[in-house]
Amino acid sequence: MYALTTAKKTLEAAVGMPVGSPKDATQADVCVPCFAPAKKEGKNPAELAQSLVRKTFPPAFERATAAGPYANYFFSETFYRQVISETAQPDYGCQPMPKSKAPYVLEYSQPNPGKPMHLGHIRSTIIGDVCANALQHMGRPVVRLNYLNDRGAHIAELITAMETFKDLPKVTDEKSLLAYYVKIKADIENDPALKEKTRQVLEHLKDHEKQLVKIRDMSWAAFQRNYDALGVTFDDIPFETTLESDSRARVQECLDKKLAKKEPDGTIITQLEPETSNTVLLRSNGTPLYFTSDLALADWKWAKYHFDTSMIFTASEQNLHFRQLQTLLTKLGRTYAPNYLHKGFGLIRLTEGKLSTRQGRVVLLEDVIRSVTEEANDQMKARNPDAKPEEAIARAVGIGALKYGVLKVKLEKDITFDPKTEVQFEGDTSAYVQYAHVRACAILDKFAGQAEGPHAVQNANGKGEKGKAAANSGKEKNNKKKEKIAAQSNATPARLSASAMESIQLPPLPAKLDLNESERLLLKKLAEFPDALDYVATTMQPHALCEYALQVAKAFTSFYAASPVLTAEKAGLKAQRLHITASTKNVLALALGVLGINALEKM
RNA sequence: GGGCCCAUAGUAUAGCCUGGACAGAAUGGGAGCUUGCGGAGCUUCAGACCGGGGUUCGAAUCCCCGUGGGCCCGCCA
Repeated sequence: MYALTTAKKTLEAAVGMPVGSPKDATQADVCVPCFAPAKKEGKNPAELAQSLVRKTFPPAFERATAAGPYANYFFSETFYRQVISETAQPDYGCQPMPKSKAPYVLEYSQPNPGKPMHLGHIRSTIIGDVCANALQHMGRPVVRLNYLNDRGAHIAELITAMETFKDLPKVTDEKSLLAYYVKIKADIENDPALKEKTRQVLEHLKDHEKQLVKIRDMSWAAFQRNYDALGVTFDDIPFETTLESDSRARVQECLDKKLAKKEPDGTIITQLEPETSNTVLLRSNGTPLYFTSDLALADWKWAKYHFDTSMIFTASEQNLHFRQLQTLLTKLGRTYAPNYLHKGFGLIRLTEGKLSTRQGRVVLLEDVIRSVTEEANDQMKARNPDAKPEEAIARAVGIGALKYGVLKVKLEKDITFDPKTEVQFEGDTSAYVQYAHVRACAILDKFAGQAEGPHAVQNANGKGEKGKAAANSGKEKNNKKKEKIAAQSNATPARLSASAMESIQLPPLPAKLDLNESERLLLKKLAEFPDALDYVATTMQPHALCEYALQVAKAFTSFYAASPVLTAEKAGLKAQRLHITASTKNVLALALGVLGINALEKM
């Protein structure tokens, strides 16, 4: 058990009351509000608090004071030592396995084959990815699933368009498909013949196998490029047409169990009232719908994975659809129904309105990715004109900012995306968190250089010193640091590789810690990582981890300003702060890792 | 007409599940900070709980009624 959990649980056991965290961290580390317990025992809350703090408390605390109706407790050196040690572990945040070894199946992204991925797909993609990362880091088995519906009406429309509109440019990639889609969507309403043709294609999709495969392959190649850029992966990517699931058998089962009925026109409709409203299972022409295939998909998932929990991430406009699905699964007697869950989130809209592929109002994901990378590159040039720009860093900063901007907003809220201002690099941003990590790395890196001995230091800083000397002779103060940084980043030997950074030997902690306020605040924040991770994994709300990462970064930059590490007055203090720096670097890297954001060592 | 969701400084956002000490950061605005481990930074000032009831010792948080906005309501996905 981690330090914070242990501290709270032992205190709870000692006082026999629920403990809380104070809003203001300077008041107390852990507090016991005495209002309710005092009322229950017919006592005065302030007196109860007084009597509590006179009781003995666990070793994680060093003192207790009563402040009115609150009993306030303060962490001891024992606690801080445990935090320093546990937060440096690469698997910090991992929790013991629960009884069930069944996997969590997370279904997300789900772009439509035949249509390009656009801005709207990013939310599902990265929310699902982050939740999967969080569960995985906690030690849970996870299946990342991307279900691609290539049997829907849009595919039939596309195939019809490809066979009808001979005057449009030849289909060569997924972008050229978009013109066909927009045109058929515009024409189909006023052209019954076209509509009928589309219906025929949908009903006999097997006869159009060649076009179907072409669409699928082109689309997947395009999707894969986006996933590569975003660093998102999947374990299982079922296409509906290749899924061995018979939707019609489910429809028959519903009819047999009186959960569906056939209307005079041939439509088959569910019977779910009064729990929820009804929906169509089979069109009057006998073709299945999205709902029908989702029903089959649920059984397919259960048969293949026997999941602990299945979670599907989509926009909240599909909330009713999934409520209906779960109700039907329950009524069909599927034992897994209570664990077949859906998480809806708000739309990403443009300043000019809702995204709509069929109306051609679409911001392609790859264009967004390119533009944020360019923006990050411009920022790097502006801030650090002399360093040579590095594409990999620009991508990490730009894509990090894009992800963070989307992830930090609570799921229920819509996001209005303004391409000009959406991606930020200052304040509550991924760049701020990445920058804190970079600074921690810089300290450890420099320390390792010093520790290698005088020769090593000379070699390592050779070019850096030259750059510094040149800067000192110059008049412009402001350029000094920039030149120094530029010189450092060009001097490849000056920076340790990631693997070398991992093996840095820190001096042992002193026998007695000497923690100032900034160090205490930082360590307390580091101790909260397992809770933050657990919150994300159990509620599937990644925004809490953005908030947490930001708080750690803030606590670290305050520590950085207030507490010199390498130039600390005493050797013991230096060792203590090196450990705190290393722990912070570890926690920041872990949090960024779960968020799918690259923890850079320089930027 | 019915259902679900949202409403917090100029802008944008956390806290709401599980009520508790002056509502937390950000950005923009004001004032400072660099002989120093990277200024994408630090310190500091001003600025907000949609309206009205109710429950409670105590409500941003729970309940009710409004107002404003979003989404959905059988053959799209």
